[in-house]
Amino acid sequence: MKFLSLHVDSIKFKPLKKALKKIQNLTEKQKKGEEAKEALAVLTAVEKIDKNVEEVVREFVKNVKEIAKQVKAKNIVLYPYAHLSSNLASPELAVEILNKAEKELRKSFNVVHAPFGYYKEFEVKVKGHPLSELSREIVIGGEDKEEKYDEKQLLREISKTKLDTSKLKENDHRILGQQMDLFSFNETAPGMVFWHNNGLIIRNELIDFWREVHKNAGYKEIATPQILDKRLWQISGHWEKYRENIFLTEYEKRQFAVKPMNCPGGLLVFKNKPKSYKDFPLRVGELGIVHRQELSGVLGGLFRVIQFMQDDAHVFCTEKQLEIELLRVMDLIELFYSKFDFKYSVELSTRPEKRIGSDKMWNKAENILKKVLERKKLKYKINEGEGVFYGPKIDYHIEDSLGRTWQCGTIQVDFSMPERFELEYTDKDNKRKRPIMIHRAIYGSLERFIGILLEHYKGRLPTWLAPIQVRILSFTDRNEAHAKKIIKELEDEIPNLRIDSDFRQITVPAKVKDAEIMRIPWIVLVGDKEQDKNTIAVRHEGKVKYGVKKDNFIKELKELIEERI
RNA sequence: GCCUCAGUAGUUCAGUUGGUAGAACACUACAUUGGUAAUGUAGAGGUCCUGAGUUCAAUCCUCAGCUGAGGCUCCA
Repeated sequence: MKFLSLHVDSIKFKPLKKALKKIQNLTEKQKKGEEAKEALAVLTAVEKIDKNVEEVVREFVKNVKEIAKQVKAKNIVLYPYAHLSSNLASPELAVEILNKAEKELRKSFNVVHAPFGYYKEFEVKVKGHPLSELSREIVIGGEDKEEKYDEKQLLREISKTKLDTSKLKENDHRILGQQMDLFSFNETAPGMVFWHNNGLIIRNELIDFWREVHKNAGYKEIATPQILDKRLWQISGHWEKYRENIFLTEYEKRQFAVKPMNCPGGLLVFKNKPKSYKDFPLRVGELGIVHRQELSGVLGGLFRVIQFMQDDAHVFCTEKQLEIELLRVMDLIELFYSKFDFKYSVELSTRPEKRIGSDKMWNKAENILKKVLERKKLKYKINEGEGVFYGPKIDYHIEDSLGRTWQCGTIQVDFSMPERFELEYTDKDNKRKRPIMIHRAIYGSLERFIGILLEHYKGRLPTWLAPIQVRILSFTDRNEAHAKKIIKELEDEIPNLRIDSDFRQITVPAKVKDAEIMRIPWIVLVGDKEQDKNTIAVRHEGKVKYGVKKDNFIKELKELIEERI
């Protein structure tokens, strides 16, 4: 529940029109409107989370009494004011809470209760003293009395997510994800991915590749906690500018935020030890899982989720090093995107309304980003006002199967976080100086990137990324033993090869069909002819080659798997 | 969150002008030993998303909610 209390000389209101259908009609007296003088006007908004009616009423009454006592008010005006919240409770709940609070407050005050569910005009004259205007929020945690489900009912409600495929293309990643058994979603965790074994293999391969490239590019890697004390987010400015996206939790009466970004954790690692100019540029990566509360209507497959893994990294450097470091990050992004033949567009997002830091800082940061874009000779679009609250950014956008573009890579210049966290290093002249920070991500989110990847390749991933790289089919039961021998040989020759088999007693075309739906890049058939000649039949990208020598196949496969590096 | 649409078997879908449901594929069993996107027969599978209301009766009608899809807005 949120409320705003105003200590007023007078308040006057009049209901004009019903705002809600199912609301009681007014009495003649109420229709005329009312006026109160020397009162504490309490503008209220009951929210969805206020399900624990008694607790909410008790807290609210306690707060109002406390304020009234401080300002010595004897009259109270309860004034429903929905605009305080974007997450309102049902009218029934709101009316219940307000009526109960009114009853309670009547014991010690004169109470005027403005009608609920009407558009009202009102006039106030507020006293100017320090306590005359206060806003408060009441959050009741703990058990939810209404949510007393028996287990059977709960089980009934948990259905898995049914996809409406009417508008989707054949190569939509959500359809591919089902066919290739990569991931799923469930109502119990909207916007959060259940990774199946096959999907996790892709994610892990991308992570391995990322680690290798970053190690070579001079990056360190860290991991920071999932939940951190609310006060940290107040320092970083997230509490002020990003609060509606943050999940909250608590531990022994302390409020914690589930991290929506990795940077504050990274800053704490930086501060853990004194830094010298010799440590710079300091490049620190973190494959961090973040949670963000997003408007439910924007969620969609892997492209927009609530929980995701960012391939985050922060580069701490001096002002002199900034330009070259930005260029190096851009090189790295190009390396990754060309690896997957991605076409991308680049956009520059400038200062938003909700921001921290001075205009001087923003000018500096925006100018340097423009400069590197021009040095790289990249064509770019400018998005005015779309930067992050702590700095401007360069975004890399990639297209999906429906022609929509999604932001993946991002580079952000930040002068403000180092300031807020008082980051320092000792320079050559033995003076303490403030570093500059670059935030950057290349995949952006592993989830989104995998979605794009699947659509880009229509499920036919390069061999090194494919969850199942080779499937061996037997022609008849006669060939099963020989096929098993071949599997063993391949596994011995190629370590970590992802190979499986299909020895079912069904026709070859049926087995081929199943393997093709799984988008397995290499389908190998072993029949009587192959067994006699000690060869194999290989199907790749829909084309079949008969009489292939095993050694040649192994050689080709090895090369494709090594493509990763 | 807002607007529009959707939710029936593991999957893709049909169906009931209100009388608790069907196919194909997948699964299991049996037969079959096959040459590169679907071998045959049989069996098993469902609180028709959840809750409330209307009704003698609701999967179907009404209302509320949950989830998904497209768009808006917001973002990686």
